[in-house]
Amino acid sequence: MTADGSGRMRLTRAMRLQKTREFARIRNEGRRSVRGCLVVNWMLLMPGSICRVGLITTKKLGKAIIRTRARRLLRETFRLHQHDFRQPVAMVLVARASIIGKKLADVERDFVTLLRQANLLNETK
RNA sequence: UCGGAAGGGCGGAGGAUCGCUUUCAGCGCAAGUUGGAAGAGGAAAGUCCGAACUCCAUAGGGCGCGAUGCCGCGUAACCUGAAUUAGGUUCAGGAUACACGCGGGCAGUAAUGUCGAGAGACAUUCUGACGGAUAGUGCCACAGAAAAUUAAACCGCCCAGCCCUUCUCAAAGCCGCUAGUUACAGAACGUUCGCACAGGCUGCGAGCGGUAGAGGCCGGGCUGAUACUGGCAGUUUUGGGAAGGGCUGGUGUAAGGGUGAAAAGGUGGGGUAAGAGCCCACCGCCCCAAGAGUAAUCGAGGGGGCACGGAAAACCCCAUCGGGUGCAAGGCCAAAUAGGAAACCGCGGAGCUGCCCGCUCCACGUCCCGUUAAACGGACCGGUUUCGGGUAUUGGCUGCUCAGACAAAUGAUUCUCUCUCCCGCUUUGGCGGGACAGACAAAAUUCGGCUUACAGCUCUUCCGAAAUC
RNA sequence: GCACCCGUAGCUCAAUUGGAUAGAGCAUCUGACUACGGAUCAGAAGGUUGAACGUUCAAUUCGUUCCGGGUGCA
Repeated sequence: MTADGSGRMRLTRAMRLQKTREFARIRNEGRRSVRGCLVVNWMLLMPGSICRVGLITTKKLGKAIIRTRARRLLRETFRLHQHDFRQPVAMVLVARASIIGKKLADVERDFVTLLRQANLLNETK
């Protein structure tokens, strides 16, 4: 199934973090790096498990439409790069105020740079 | 054609690829997967109103609290029925709203216009949280005589009395002071006596004494003036008048006091000692009222000389409405923590019968410990009430929806077409290039309203400017 | 989602039931004192009372609507 799903760009509910405990565990015990318009907290998982992601857009960003827009951009970024990881990972993406008004390509560039700094990227691909 | 104001509507369309949420169907033991269908707004926002719905409380009423406040009409979710459907949708009818919308009435006086001498009236636009200030309490700073109810203390005006000052008129006198006494026609001076009343530096008369240095100024006349005569000035007294001031009083007054946001009907005239609705005309106001209108209300006509300042968005009064609570409401299931303390209860009821015994049924907690049984006590258990503890890890389903979540879906990339804007070329038409379809903004139980935000397009009405006919 | 509270000088707070120049402390500035600085003393400046509209003769105060900030719920 993993071979079948590796080519798909799915992002189902099972791939999302939903519990406050999971968020707190990753943010407290995981590693953290910052660049541009986003913050990444991540933890490596056992090989063979599913990559999981959680998104945080605080009220400091602005009103509801701004936060929804930021959340969608982060989610799309993760979805497009979910198969580029060296090994499965659980991460929490936090949007910063500079994400307002940016396009997907800008967010994607920051995200890839972050992953390369963290040495999570599968460069062979 | 352009610009402005008010009101209303719209808020891109179609496709491809990769994805998301819900649901239906198929496959699969299941996780899942394949296909179909549906998937943000006019404000979804603010949470400013009201309603549905929910649970709790509730005989009824009162107090308190909150809200609303001219009149009429209309409107949602909801309920019922029909059509068509898998749920649901559409249509028709009905109900509620003291949310709100529309129309009308009245008021305000801001603007404009018309009429009028003026006060003011009328029309249009605009504005109005539009019951009561005559239920009561309190407030109206400063200024001002007075800021609120039989207005009148003060100034002022008027009248009367008394006093004072000034001016003026009339009459009657007088003409610097002191000393002195020769002379003057009629004098001035002193003194004595008598008479008069205004009682005095008084006037008149008579007597005596006695003088030329003084006789208001100017003019006239005479030989000659102190003396006669004319004028002027001063002064005294008396009387009259005028003005001013002071005091006292008024069954006089409220016109005036220029201060204030606001001053006790207004304008004009008459009237009066001065004044005043005191009287008159007009305007305004109050009361009654034929009649008109569903009603608010308007009102022909009549009466009243006029009382009733503002503010209730101060407290408040009146009328009406509202029990509280809010989907984190509420219901169900499961788990975690705790499984504590105190008090009370754990025995009767029904049928058969007139009653008792007895029998049957429901029920009498366990029957563990002490005691022979009942019964009692203890332990555990159950129930109720009160108290205490836990809730920085509770979760799921439901409520909940042909959008329907609970770390929260409705997205990303791209193509075509129009819309708008900018730049360049062009006489116009048009062509080419660029600007992210470009504003405000994302459902969270439902519905109706209000308010706020908003690029651009468009419709209606009105106003202004320009051009043409 | 629902319910509720607060905005005054740079900061922390006042301002009686509406009445006029919105006050105090700290901070700032100027001067004095000192060789210099601190402390002290004297003086000055600094406010669209969150915004708009309304009620009133008059609004920090009363009413409505927005803006900003904050609190609670099981």
